[in-house]
Amino acid sequence: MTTVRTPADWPVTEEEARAVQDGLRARVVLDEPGPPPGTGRITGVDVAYDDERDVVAAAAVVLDAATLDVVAEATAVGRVSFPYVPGLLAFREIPTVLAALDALPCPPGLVVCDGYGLAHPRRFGLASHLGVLTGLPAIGVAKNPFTFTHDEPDAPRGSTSPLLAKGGDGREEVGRALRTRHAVKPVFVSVGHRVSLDNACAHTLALTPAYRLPETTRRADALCRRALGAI
DNA sequence: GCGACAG
DNA sequence: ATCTTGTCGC
Repeated sequence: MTTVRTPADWPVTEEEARAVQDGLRARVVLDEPGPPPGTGRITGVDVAYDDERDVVAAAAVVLDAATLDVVAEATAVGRVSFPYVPGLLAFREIPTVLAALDALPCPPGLVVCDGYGLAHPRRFGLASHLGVLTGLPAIGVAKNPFTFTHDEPDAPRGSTSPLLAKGGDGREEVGRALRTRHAVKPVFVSVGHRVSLDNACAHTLALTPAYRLPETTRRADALCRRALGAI
């Protein structure tokens, strides 16, 4: 398990953080379909916190996309680099997540984040940010609708309904509410970087053969908690 | 101005 | 995210 320091040039204020997002947003690539679902490797990343001790632990778990078997995993720990502010989650998680990805013995392939990508106040959520910094295809699968609205998808697994930005003049689809288990609360999928929304949803379905959340995030969640507890 | 708000 | 017991159901 590697230890990381927060970058010296990391934003300190919310204003600085928002400026970073505005500066990087243009680098997001949205015209690539991304790797075909069920092929190659998919890596889940997640983070656990201990604000008391100012410690954060991140995990990256690589799965074989076809079998969902664990191929590799790595963890990293560091200091909390930013407070939790809705819309600025990436600044809290990215330094440690990058370290965990760097510690992997093999290429990550597609990265699945616990949060949003394009579905973000400034269209640059965690999955897009991580994708731009690494160059890797990335998607976001969140457990809550954040500030977006959506109709309830039909009960069958695989049903979807558009995730829409509020207020906005036109119905801008920033992601999709996707039912991964029959009649169970949907997950919220959005594009991060170099992956189409259709493909992001297909990947998410391929990663949820048994539970609501993708195997990638379930595995990464369990690992970063274990890493945090081991400190 | 007030409330809502990924993790 | 995190604090936390039992409990209902496949």
